[in-house]
This record gives sequence, C-alpha cells and structure tokens, in this order.
Amino acid sequence: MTDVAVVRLPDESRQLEELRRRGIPRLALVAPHAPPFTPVDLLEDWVRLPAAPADVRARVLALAGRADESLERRPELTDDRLLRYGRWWVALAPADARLMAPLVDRFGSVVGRGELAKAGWPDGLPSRNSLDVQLGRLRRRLKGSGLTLRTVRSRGCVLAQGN
Amino acid sequence: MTDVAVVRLPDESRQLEELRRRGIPRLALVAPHAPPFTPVDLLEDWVRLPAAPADVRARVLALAGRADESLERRPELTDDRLLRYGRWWVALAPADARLMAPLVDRFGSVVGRGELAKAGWPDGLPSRNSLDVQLGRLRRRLKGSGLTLRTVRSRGCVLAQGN
DNA sequence: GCACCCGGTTCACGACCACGAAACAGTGGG
DNA sequence: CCCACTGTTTCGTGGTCGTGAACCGGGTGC
Repeated sequence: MTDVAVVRLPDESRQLEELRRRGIPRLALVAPHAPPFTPVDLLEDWVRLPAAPADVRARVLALAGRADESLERRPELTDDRLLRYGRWWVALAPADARLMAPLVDRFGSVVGRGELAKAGWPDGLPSRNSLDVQLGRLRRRLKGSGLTLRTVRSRGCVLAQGN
Repeated sequence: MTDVAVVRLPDESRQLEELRRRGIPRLALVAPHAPPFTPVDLLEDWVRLPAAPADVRARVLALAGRADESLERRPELTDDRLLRYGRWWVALAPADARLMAPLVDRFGSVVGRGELAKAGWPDGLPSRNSLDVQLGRLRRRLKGSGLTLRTVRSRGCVLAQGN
C-alpha cells in the first residue's frame, strides 16, 4: 500500500510544498491556533491538534486507500514477452504475447475480434474458435494480476483493471 | 454551490445512511469517545468533536467544492458500446446502447418516450411494452455506477447523477 | 367514495447464439 | 524424455431480447 507523509503546520510548510510537488499523499497536523487548512487535491487531508493517535491513523489509512484507487497503472509488454503490471508479472507464451500486444496497446478500450485474430495469426485463423480458446488461456494467465480480459459481445475484448 | 449535510455520530447514523444513498455530500461530527470514522466515498468527511466552528466550516467548504467538481462529470458512450462514467464502466448490449445514446447525449434533461422508441427500434416497437422492459434492464445495468435513469411520468426519462 | 384506467414496473419464459471450459492430441525445444 | 505450447473438437452456459401477464400507484369520471 502507498505511503502517506505526515507534516506539522505551520512549521513544516516547506516540506508540504515538496510533497505536493511530488504528488505524494500527505496528512497535515495543524497546530492548535493556526488557521484551518484547505486541501489542494484529493491526496491531502488534515487534523487539528491535539488529536488522538487513532484518529491520525484512520486518516492516514483513508489517504492511502484513496491514493491506491486514484493510481492509474498501465500494463506493459516487453520485447521478451514479459507482461508487467505494477509489481506483478508473468512470462507469456509467444501466441499469448501476440494476442496481448494490441490489448495492452489500447488498454481500457475495445479491441475487435478481427484485429485480435490478425495480431495472433497473421496468415488467418487455423480453426473456427482458436481465438476463443487462446483468449481463455490468456485469461487464466492473468489470474491474480489485477487485470481482467472482458468480452464485449459481438465486438471484441477489453483489457482493464479488476478481477 | 452545492449544499453539504452535517450529521452527528453515532446518534444520527440512520440519516447518514440516507445521505449516502442519495449521494449528498456530508460531514460527520464524531462524538469525543466514538471510534474514528471511515469515509466511504469522496463526498464524505469527518471531524472529531469538540471542534472549532471555523474548522467545521473549512471542511464543509472543501466538501462543497469537491461535490461541484464531481457534478461536472458526464457519462460517455463509445461506438464499441462501452459506457464510461468516471472510473466506472460497462459493456452495453446492442439494444441498451441504442437506447442509451440519446440519454447520454442529453444528459440531465428529459428524453421523450417517442424519441427513445425511435432510437431503440427505428422500424417501430416490436411489442407493446418492449421499451419499458428494456429501460428496466438498462436500469439494472447502471447499478453501482452513480448514474440513475429516472422516469418523468408521461414525459419520458432523464439520465442523471445519483443512486 | 368507488371503480376504472393509464402509464409504468417487474417477473418469468423461451429461443437463439456467442462465447467459455475442458479434454485430447500433435509438435518441438531443452 | 518430459514438458510447455498450440491446434481441434465437443458441450455447456450465460447473455440477449421478444413476449405475455401480474402488479401498482395516481388520477379521473361517475
């Protein structure tokens, strides 16, 4: 899970600037008599001091969760057929890699069956439903990755995040 | 600017449920000895009591700003029949997509039944209530999306934000 | 006040078809 | 030789969409 930085205000406002610049989620502990805080983005929250440790912890957790959600990861397919997604990865078989290429390329959008067939078997499909079978095998490889291969009936497939 | 509801916890947790259901931005004032709060979405925040009025006001303003931002979100329907709304999306069946097109197009305003019928079945309705049935199925698809399909009696339907 | 209807909602059924899973076999590389 | 890879078939299942019918609340006319 993503780390959350904690800064004291107004003392450490320079550090706060730095954290904002780097897009790191941050919790501000605001001194008793300082003016109320105004978050600049969704990765920012604050508490008025004095605050119970449990309260601070709850806000840190909430921020971490938000950061994970807003994190937009994209899968990546290397030349040597390694498919990476965050810190997860697999080695793909040649056929799987050819199929996966256009899906990764257009992550989140529909890739037509025709296009998939072309990518996997440039000389034409060897059999009636080899594409479906191969897509099934590909699905199995993606188990536990956080990636899903969903079908859009009579259109094609979408590679997206989810289980 | 959007209104923000304020509830006291744990006393008014029923009201909180209702506000969540209706998608209204809400601030929870948490009693001194109650456990820390965990927001369920971005339209929710909390403060530990006792809290300075200025602090409460600051959080209310922040929530209102967030709500206004989220109001600007519009659903999008691709020609691959993918309906997106923020991070959420579904693949629509052909009939659903045809129906959805004018609704997305005029998001937030009423689309007449005649127009919907025309969009869904250019050659005329196949049966007396096929439009209603299809609208029902469409509704089911939108569950959990933050979108709602509301009917305006004897006028038509509105696609709008809400649950 | 009552029955009635209108507009809308929901359910269940059935036909059709695209797709999915499992199982088996042939092939080639380490 | 073993195992990963891939082609091929078969069968199941789940999505799609028309259709009929029950249901329901609000309004309207008698």
